[in-house]
Amino acid sequence: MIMADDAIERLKLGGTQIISEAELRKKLLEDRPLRIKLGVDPTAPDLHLGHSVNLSKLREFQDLGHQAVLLIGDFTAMVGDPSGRSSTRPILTYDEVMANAETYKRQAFKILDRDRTEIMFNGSWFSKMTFMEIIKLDSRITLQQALQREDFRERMERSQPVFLHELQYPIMQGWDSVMIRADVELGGTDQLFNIMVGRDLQKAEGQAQQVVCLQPILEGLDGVHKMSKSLGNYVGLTETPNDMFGKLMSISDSLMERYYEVLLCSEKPDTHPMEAKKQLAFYIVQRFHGKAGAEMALKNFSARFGTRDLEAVELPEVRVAELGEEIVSAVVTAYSQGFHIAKSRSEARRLVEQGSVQWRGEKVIDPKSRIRFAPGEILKLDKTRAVRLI
RNA sequence: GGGUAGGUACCGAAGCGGCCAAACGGGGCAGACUGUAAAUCUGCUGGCUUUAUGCCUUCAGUGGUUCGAAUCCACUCCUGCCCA
Repeated sequence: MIMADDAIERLKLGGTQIISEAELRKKLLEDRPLRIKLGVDPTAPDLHLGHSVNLSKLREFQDLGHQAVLLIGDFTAMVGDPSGRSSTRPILTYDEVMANAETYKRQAFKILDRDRTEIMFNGSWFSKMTFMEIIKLDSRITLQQALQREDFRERMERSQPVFLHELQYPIMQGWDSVMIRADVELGGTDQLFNIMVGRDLQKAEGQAQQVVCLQPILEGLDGVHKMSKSLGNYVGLTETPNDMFGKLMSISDSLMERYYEVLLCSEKPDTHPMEAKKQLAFYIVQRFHGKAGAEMALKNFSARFGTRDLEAVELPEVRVAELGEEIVSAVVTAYSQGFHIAKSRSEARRLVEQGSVQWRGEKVIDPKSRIRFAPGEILKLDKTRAVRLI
């Protein structure tokens, strides 16, 4: 009993909401590995810190001896889900979905315990369903229930389309829980409705109902929208220590407190905000790159922005021969080779004109400048980016 | 099926024959100031170049009218709302 209570206290850290604790306690006392479901969308294969919130919670369950079930929504991805604004998501082929699922797994296992993880694909049941079975399933949910979902309601009010098959998604997700025989389903707070549908369907099938376990939705680097790849406000799990560290240092102070709570499950220390932020960045980088990686990133950061000693900083390298002499094309090349950022010549020209580009510590303002670049020197592209010439 | 309002750049939204690569707002980017924070200020924000009242591609799609179309006409596709 005490063990179960301890477990629940631990699982509640980081702003996690459990519905209901009493039910979870009961399940924990059954003294068997529970089946903990996490649904995964294989459309975007790059995982970021936002995904890590759920994954870390799943890992905690694993550490308590439970079984993780990663449910890959391959079927859904192949149907294409246009929900959420006008952005029509791409419809993926089977091969693409499988490739994405592989990448997903590789990244997820940076957090999860492989030995306690089971992977399932919902295509394995949905692709075999008959129309009759689908209709029967649909008959369990009313339109009114489906429309309780906030984003549907909002779109109705704003006179935006809500497609019928979108109403189907919660039902499908719920059916996944039935097929998995989930004891607990993890998800973001926006998943409440979908997970509740799972409970309804499990009940209708005579199964024990899953406990709902909701994590906060992590805001992206902008501090406003949720972290997502398409908004570009994310920190990817496979990013280099330096990139991770740098991105985390750029967040606002108020967002930092949020990250402490959600990502580290702790309180912001009572130090200078910048010190606190360095600690935050350090812990997070350490989680994915180990202590050595975090220390290296911290050192780099301090050299770069503390003492402003670019010479001591690890920078992407670009060959002098590739740059040419013309400043604008050099900037384009440096961005694409050093940072994989495609800039048009017009854009590069603007950056030059606006004083963003520096050579040997001097601003190069004239886009017509020709420079004889030399190895060992540093070309500064903007406040945070520079390349070393070789 | 009928009626009606619409579809403009990343988003919202003006423009309704030439002065439109397209007002304005948001967002984004860059610079100054800083702690790669916030706030503030400034500039930029389709592409290319010989930087020019220059060229190219863009205002759902396809054709047409015109010296000239985001703007007019025809058809097509897509969406909202009202009615059935």
